[in-house]
Amino acid sequence: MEMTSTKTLVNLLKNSKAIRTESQAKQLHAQIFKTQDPNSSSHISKLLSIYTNLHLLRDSHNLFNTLKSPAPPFAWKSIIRCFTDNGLFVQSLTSFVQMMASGVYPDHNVFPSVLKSCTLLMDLRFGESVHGCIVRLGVDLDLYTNNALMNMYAKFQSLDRNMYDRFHGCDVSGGSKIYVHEVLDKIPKQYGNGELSSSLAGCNGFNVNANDLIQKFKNLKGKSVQLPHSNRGRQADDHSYRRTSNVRPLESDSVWKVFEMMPIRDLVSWNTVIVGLARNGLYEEALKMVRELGNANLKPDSFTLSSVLPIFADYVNVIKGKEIHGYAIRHGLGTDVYIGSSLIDMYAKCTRVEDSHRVFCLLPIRDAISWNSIIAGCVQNGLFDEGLKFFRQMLIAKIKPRHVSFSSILPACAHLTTLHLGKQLHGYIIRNGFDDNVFIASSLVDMYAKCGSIRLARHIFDKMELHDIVSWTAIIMGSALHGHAHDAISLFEQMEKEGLKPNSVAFVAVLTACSHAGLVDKAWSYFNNMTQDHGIAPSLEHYAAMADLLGRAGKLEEAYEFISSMDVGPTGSVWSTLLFACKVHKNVQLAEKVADKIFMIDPDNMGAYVILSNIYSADRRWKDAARLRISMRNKGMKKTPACSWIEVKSKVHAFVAGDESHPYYHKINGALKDLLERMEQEGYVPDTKEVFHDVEEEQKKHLLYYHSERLAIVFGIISTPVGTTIRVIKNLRVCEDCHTAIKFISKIVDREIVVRDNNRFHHFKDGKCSCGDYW
DNA sequence: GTAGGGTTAG
Repeated sequence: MEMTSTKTLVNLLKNSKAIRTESQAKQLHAQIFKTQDPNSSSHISKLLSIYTNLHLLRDSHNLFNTLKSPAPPFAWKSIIRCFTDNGLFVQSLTSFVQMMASGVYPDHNVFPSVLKSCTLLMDLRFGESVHGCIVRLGVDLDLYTNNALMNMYAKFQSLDRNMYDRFHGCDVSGGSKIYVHEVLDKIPKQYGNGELSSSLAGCNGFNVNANDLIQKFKNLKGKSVQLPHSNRGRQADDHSYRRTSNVRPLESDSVWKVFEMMPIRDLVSWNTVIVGLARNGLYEEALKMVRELGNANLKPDSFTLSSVLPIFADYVNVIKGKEIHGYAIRHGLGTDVYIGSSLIDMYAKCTRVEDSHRVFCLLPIRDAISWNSIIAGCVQNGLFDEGLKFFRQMLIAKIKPRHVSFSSILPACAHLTTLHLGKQLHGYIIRNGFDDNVFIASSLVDMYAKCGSIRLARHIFDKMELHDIVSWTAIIMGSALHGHAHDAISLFEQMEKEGLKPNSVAFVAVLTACSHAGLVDKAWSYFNNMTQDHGIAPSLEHYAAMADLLGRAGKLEEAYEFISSMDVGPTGSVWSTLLFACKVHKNVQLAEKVADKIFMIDPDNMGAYVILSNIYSADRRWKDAARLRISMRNKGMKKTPACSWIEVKSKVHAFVAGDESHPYYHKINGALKDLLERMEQEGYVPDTKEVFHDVEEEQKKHLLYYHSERLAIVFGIISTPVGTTIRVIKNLRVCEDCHTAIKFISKIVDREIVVRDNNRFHHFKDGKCSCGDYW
């Protein structure tokens, strides 16, 4: 900027929009300093508004501090807005109080910012005081102020979860954390305890309890306060939610009261009400408002549509969702980022991931949320590899993952049992300070448990400051999967003692625990407690867990009666658990009866054919077994081959029975033979009763020795350092002989061997298995 | 002054 005349300078100051960059603003600042009175309040105020418009927080703050007391009203309003815009809500409110204390009345320019700060700090008391102030000062006709008020009341309706997350790491702002202790240190001394309220005593029309505010700062001291997040998607029947839920009908009324009193309403007003309704599950009311928009001569915009789409995601109504999609396209909003991520999410929740994918590909701009929507969409639909692929692509596209990305992607690691990837993600989570987020911590607990490390899962669980129903359920289920039934039960009891009401999923977890330990009576008492005391209708999962438990415990007839009396029609898979129990307990007669039930409900249930045929074989009824296998072949069904895999040096090695294709096959074979010799010396006798082929005894043994899990384990032994834990995953259940063999192996090579079959974990150590041979 | 994405379940 060249040497500028006083007149030009003043004009520039007046027309602050002309200053577009930081360097222009700084040059102007310098010129004023050189040529004008550097202490002129009016110049500084105008310059301040230029700085705040450019979102220059530090410069604005410094400039504000150069103002002589009392600061002019205009300067106060600029700095308050600046604090709010930069996420410094406590500072914003502090300045607001200070402004009032210095005798400056707030007006319609400052209330929207102040209300926004109250909203994001979740301070209803303060917000209500501000509302009182608005009414008394007659600002209650202002459109912007009223919109901000409605927004505040709408957000306070879904207070519970937000309050929780406020202290437990939730960040939707992309990292704008406020460290309150930093703020507190900056509050001028004269506004210390007590003095503030007396200095406020003279303020007309404003009634805030300043001591409350000071106390609040003290309570928050040292804590990192983060922005609240949406409460959407919570299931109405989620009992834990109801327990802590603090939905305030009064706030809902307040939204309406404000809306009805408004002399003029614009699209923002309508959108605010619509979002408020949708966020609180009042879907029909929200949609009614959308339909009424037309009567007010308004048209839905991207805000409206992206708020309405989640409704159809929750309703799983893809037809309605598509109508909105069509509307968006017709009105030129088809590629809006916000609508885009809502569409991706809506299609995914309606199990139409291909459509999500299409929307994603057509988006010209993709932000962290669009990426996360497609990642979560894949994972929720069981496309774990796809989800991981998108996650990697996101990193390549230089989009920094956010906290939500991790709670979306970790379940994929959990389902794929890829411990090394899970650990890498955990490292990233710690480095970025996301590890105090409840969602992420719960996902980590689940991931570690499912990847075989119940110890790490428990460690993370114990380190969590506060547990919600999901984290409890994750650790209970994890303990159950690892056969630690008593841990699972005591955790469940501890959870109840802490006042958390178990929901339907938590009962699935505790029943699973009972099932793995054969605790029949305990399970019945939980089942009855659930239906009678908690009023939770048993779902298929509960029935399946009970049926499994009874069957395993040998109470076959009881299981049969139980399944037959189910409220929900039993599925093939529920009957299958009993069929498997019939195999274990060698009840051929009941097995046939159960198999008939399965074939009636689910004629293509391959598992049932296989089990029944094995039951026949074990009973030496080779012809019946053959008959079933032929009918399977005629139906075009193929038995799933048993497969085991192991991660070595971040690489997955998969084996099928008798597999000779692995590059180290000869080494594996040699080691296997050596091992077998030592096992036999220790007393291992192969048990061929589970070899369901009508072949010679020697050949049966040979078939056993090359079961996939043994190949994987031996490969693990020869390719990892002495003492390393071996973790093997198998797609089917471990056979009895392998179970015995692995016990011997664990003792001989002195290693912990963790095997996850399709049902649970087995930890083999010192010749014993954690399942106590009950599985 | 208004908007989109997340964790547990055979």
